[in-house]
Amino acid sequence: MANLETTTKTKPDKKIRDANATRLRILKAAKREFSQKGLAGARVDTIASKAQANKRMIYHYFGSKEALFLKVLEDAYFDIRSAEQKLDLENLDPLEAIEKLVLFTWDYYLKNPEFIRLVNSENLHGARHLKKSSVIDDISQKFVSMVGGILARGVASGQFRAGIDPVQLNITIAAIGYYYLTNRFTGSIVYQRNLSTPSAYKERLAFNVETILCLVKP
Amino acid sequence: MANLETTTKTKPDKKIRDANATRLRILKAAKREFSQKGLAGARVDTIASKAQANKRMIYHYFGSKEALFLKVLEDAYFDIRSAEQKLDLENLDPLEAIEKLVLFTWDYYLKNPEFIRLVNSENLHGARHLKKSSVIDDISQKFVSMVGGILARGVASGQFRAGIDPVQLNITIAAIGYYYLTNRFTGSIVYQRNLSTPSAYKERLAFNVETILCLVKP
DNA sequence: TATTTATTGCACTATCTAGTTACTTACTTG
DNA sequence: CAAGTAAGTAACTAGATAGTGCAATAAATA
Repeated sequence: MANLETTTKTKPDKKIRDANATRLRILKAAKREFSQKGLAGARVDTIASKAQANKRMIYHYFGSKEALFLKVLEDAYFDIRSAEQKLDLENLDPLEAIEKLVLFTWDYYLKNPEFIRLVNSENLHGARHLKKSSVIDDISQKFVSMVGGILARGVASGQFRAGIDPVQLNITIAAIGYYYLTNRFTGSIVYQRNLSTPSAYKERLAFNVETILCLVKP
Repeated sequence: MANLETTTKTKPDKKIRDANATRLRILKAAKREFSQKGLAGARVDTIASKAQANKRMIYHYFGSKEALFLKVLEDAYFDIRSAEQKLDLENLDPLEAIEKLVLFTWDYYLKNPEFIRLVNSENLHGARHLKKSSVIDDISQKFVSMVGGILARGVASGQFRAGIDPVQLNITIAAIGYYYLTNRFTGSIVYQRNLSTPSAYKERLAFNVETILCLVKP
């Protein structure tokens, strides 16, 4: 009961201002909301509230719901490509490098479930946001040529068979992890087996490693 | 200018009633709308208009937007499983049977783009609609045991190696086609190559067949 | 033919939603 | 420290949006 408009005018917790922190809180909340509900299902008001920011700030910093979505998406791609770069696969034995890539890809998807959901949303819309983006090109190119390099080294050493397209291999490595994780909900019903348990994950990862190794070996 | 409330009261093209036809038109329109825009992005008014039906009919026949979505989804699953049954894989050489399944799966996804989009939408929502469905269980079980049968025959004949889990194999066959097709929009940007051309499709399918054959062979 | 039942249409509501207007408050800089 | 600028707020708008109440009309049935 104290402190309610008393004569001793207490300062109403003077709010500090931090543009960058607010921006980051919005981005974080938006990532959650967009990944959980998709672009159409996401609510700007919810993002604002979860970010503990005023909705006006979203429009101030990002312009529109769709522009915010693009920024979230760009950040997500930037993050996974950065993580891949850090693997330093160029300096590993080709066979180890490929295996490490399969493990990493699975692990990244599992620990960053927002990523695959955001990518799904973007593909639902024919990638029309990412098409307008300039950020993506550079980071992607490095990645593809890196896998190409591993394949070439493996062929030279006789560990891999020749003629494998690095893009198709990349897509396949992504596919076998990505599909399992995005579709494990309907999958658990269709296959009448809980695909979301730790042991199911472990099993799937082992199968994926085997699939890719079978594919690249001579 | 004729016929506008003239004295000769012309019958306003007596509309025939066909409950079943209307139901089907709604389902068809809903399938399109839900697959294109997702559950949240789809508009009930748009479905009604595209079905040339009154919105009231949607609620009369299906109860709610979500119930309509479930019905569309059930029909989609029913359709793909029926098509699979017709392949008659049990009576083929195991190697041919697996190859035919890979070809069929790819072809079905390519020619029925609504299917993968609907499944994506449902997984975005943790399969909460399909969980309530009783239709799915029966048709799925048959399918899994069929692939299990092919694997067993292949192992017995020495064409396949032992110890492959039919569920994991199924998931992988689906994954390498499904992922490519749903994600070809962002994929075309990331890999800087148009993944949606007929020749790109052809290439991918060949790679997929190879991937699965490498995996099952001893 | 009379009565009931199923199908259809219209107009309506209550609520939600992206985006905005007009303002206040804190921080920065000359 | 004055004045301008950047950060933040609240209340609002205009248009959607899922879902309904009720009457009208066609088909089925008695």
